[in-house]
Amino acid sequence: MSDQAATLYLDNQLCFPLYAASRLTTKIYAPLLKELDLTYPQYLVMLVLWQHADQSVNAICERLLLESNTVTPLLKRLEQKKLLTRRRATEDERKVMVSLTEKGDELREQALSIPEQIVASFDDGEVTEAEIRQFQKTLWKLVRVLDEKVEKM
Amino acid sequence: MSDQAATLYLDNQLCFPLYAASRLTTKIYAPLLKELDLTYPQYLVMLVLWQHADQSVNAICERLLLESNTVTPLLKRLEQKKLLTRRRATEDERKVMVSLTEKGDELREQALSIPEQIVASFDDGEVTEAEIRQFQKTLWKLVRVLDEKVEKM
DNA sequence: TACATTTGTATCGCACACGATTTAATCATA
DNA sequence: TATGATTAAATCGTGTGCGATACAAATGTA
Repeated sequence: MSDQAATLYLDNQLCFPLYAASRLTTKIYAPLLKELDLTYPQYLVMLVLWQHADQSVNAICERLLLESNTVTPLLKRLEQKKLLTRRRATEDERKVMVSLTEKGDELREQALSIPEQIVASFDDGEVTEAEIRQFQKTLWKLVRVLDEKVEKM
Repeated sequence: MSDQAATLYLDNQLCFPLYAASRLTTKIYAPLLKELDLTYPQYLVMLVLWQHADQSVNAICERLLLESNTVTPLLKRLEQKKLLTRRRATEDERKVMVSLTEKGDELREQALSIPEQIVASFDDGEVTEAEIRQFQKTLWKLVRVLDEKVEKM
């Protein structure tokens, strides 16, 4: 068995566990988000809007590292749920500005308890808090490095 | 600004960077996999089959932590590409056994160089190899913890 | 001022993911 | 050996992601 062959094993990959961890965390969120009638990507959009009330579609895309062809349908569904409104900017008619409705703003209250419930899921004695902190640090570094690479593609 | 409010920021989340890193790595793979005419999930299935030649659908699902309603269509597409065959097991007709075709086996040769090309993308001076090793260790631990939680849901 | 280029958003098509459900085969056990 | 429970895989519907493309508004430039 050559070293090169071994690199084709799932266990040695970095990308597979990233992919798996991402899907699994989404599943952990699902029942909590169901109470807010949100999917995980929809929740991410709301997070962005709760932090910065009035933004262009482009700004949301950049924060979430998503393309407009993904975000536009997301926004339309959230608009249908009356959580936000979309309107063309007057100063630059190419831009579409997204704003929270009162209902969207109020939903924030219900979301406040979610992070701690998620953290409780991650913490189970096997993984220490210090390890998680270091992990998070590397993870963000990785996201920045990868994003830069992808931008240049 | 309360501490609880701050937990709703993207930057403080663990799940968002996991989600972003997963998507970004998939994008990094895309051009390499395009030469093999594979998507990333299809590549994962092939990885599993290159390691264990003859498996049931269920075994593949378990290794990839995916459900049969995701894997079945994947397998059908790979079957259309003549990379594998599916047949009911004779000893238990509920099971569908998946085997590589000669073409599927040969594709492995073309895939051998992919891991090192990916590793090169990750490594850019900012993230050390030791840091990545530790990161990978925690990541796998996390996957196991999360998988266990999700199984119990 | 013409006109090519860039930018911001949206449309379309394809391929996942996954919850809910269905179908068929096997198992368990009375 | 009947039959209810379990298991393996597939089907269906909804919601992402994203490449390719379209289109209109804004910008750059001769």
